[in-house]
Amino acid sequence: MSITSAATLATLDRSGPRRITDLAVIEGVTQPAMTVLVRVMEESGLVERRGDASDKRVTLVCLTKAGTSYVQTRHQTGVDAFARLIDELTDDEVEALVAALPALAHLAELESQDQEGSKR
Amino acid sequence: MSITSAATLATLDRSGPRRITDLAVIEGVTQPAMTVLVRVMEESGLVERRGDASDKRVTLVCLTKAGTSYVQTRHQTGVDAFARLIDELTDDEVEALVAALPALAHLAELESQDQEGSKR
DNA sequence: GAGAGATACATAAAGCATTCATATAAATAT
DNA sequence: ATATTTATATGAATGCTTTATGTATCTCTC
Repeated sequence: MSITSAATLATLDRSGPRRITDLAVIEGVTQPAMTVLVRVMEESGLVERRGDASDKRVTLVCLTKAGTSYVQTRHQTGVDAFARLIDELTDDEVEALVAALPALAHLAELESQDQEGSKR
Repeated sequence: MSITSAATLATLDRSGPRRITDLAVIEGVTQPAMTVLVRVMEESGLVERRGDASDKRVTLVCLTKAGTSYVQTRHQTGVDAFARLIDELTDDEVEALVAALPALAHLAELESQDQEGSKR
């Protein structure tokens, strides 16, 4: 399971079914790489490919139940690990972090837009 | 320049000359991968290999001037990019971030120890 | 001191993820 | 109707990494 595969599954979990070309742009890889990646994950049962009635060229990539379960399990694992780290902080430290969450979220948003910009 | 190469250069910048096996452990790759990586970077002029008088088996990997310059340029690029993001925050947001820096640093430290633990 | 076992690193082959090049089909523009 | 663009598939090449293995050196035990 490569980084790009995992990221692609997370993207699908977040945003729902996407075209292969969309996913390639979002994940910063070439279209053929995404085509192969999707095929491998389809064979693993994590995603399925569907056509698009409005455009016969398009393949829509959708998470399967197994795929969704996989993503959510991984996400929960990350959340749990983070919680364990947070548990080791002092109350003051936690408070400061909580107070900084809006700023951190804003930073993440700005960074995300930056990445989109630089890909265009 | 792979992620592992860049990370290895940063490690050398931070910690000084290291053995190939140390670097492999630190960067989470196998020893042969690190051997090859170091050779490639040596050929690029970014590192040099030195023996160790106390143990003839050992190769110590050291940054060259060009390597140091490369690492510091990349670091500054990252700092500049981050500063541009910070410039887009409100004063309140910046304040909250500054107040949270000790907590963030502590988190990073804990996470770093976690990673070391899981590699052993 | 000799030999066994462990350690450090080099080298080759294999595997995996990705890009580049190209082809086919469908959609859009002229 | 034709030219151009878009969406995706496929094959070949490339780069990074792991696995397997070999050589040299060091350390420990007898």
